Amino acid sequence: MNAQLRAISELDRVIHEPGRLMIVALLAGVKECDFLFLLRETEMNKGNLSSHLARLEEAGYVEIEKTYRGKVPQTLLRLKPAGRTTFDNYRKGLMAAF
Amino acid sequence: MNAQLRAISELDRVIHEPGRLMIVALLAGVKECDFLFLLRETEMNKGNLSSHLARLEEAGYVEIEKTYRGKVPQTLLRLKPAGRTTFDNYRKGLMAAF
DNA sequence: AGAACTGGTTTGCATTGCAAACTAGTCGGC
DNA sequence: GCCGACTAGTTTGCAATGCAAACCAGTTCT
Repeated sequence: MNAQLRAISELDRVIHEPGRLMIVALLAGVKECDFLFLLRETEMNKGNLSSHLARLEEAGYVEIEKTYRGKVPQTLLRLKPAGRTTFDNYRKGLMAAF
Repeated sequence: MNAQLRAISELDRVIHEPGRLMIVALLAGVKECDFLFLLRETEMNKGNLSSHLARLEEAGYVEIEKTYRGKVPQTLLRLKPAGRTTFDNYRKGLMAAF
């Protein structure tokens, strides 16, 4: 197997999914944001966004904090260190492949 | 939605799958090769490779020619024009995103 | 003849991604 | 105070996917 294929085959599958890639790319540039912001930016529906976030949390890539803005619930999202390094490696992998 | 996210969300899903991405990347640089070559290079198993190729054929991206090398069957694969342009666009999309 | 090998395809299953339906709580009108 | 609408998400149900084990047709070995 050559280096290009190796790089492709080693891409992290959790981050590779476009829905989650959008989320992580956004979080990588912002340090913290809420559910509704992601919802608007990614143009996904709520169920979809919710489950992708759950997957990213379970992978240890994002931190989900449930809080309140006044009386309305607000879910805050942050990229964890593991998520950042995995994302960086993902990008390096892409650059190595293309 | 910003340009980065737009680029990610528009990536072709057929090509995005790493197994198929490996196949298409290989075919893009070789003009023609056979099943066994792909099998060795990608390190997939036969069933997996077979079904990814079927998917790429059905998408109109690769051409599958079944022939013989002497008495043993041989399956030849080629990237079709549609596959090449989709792959080119995929790469442009990646570059736009990262 | 038949066991083993080659070159694949098909089958079966567990995992996904997706959106519709649901839930918990808030606000506004009456 | 109660009822309907709204907000902020989660859960459910299902169709599509990826994967490898099992299968199959044909060939070669002995």
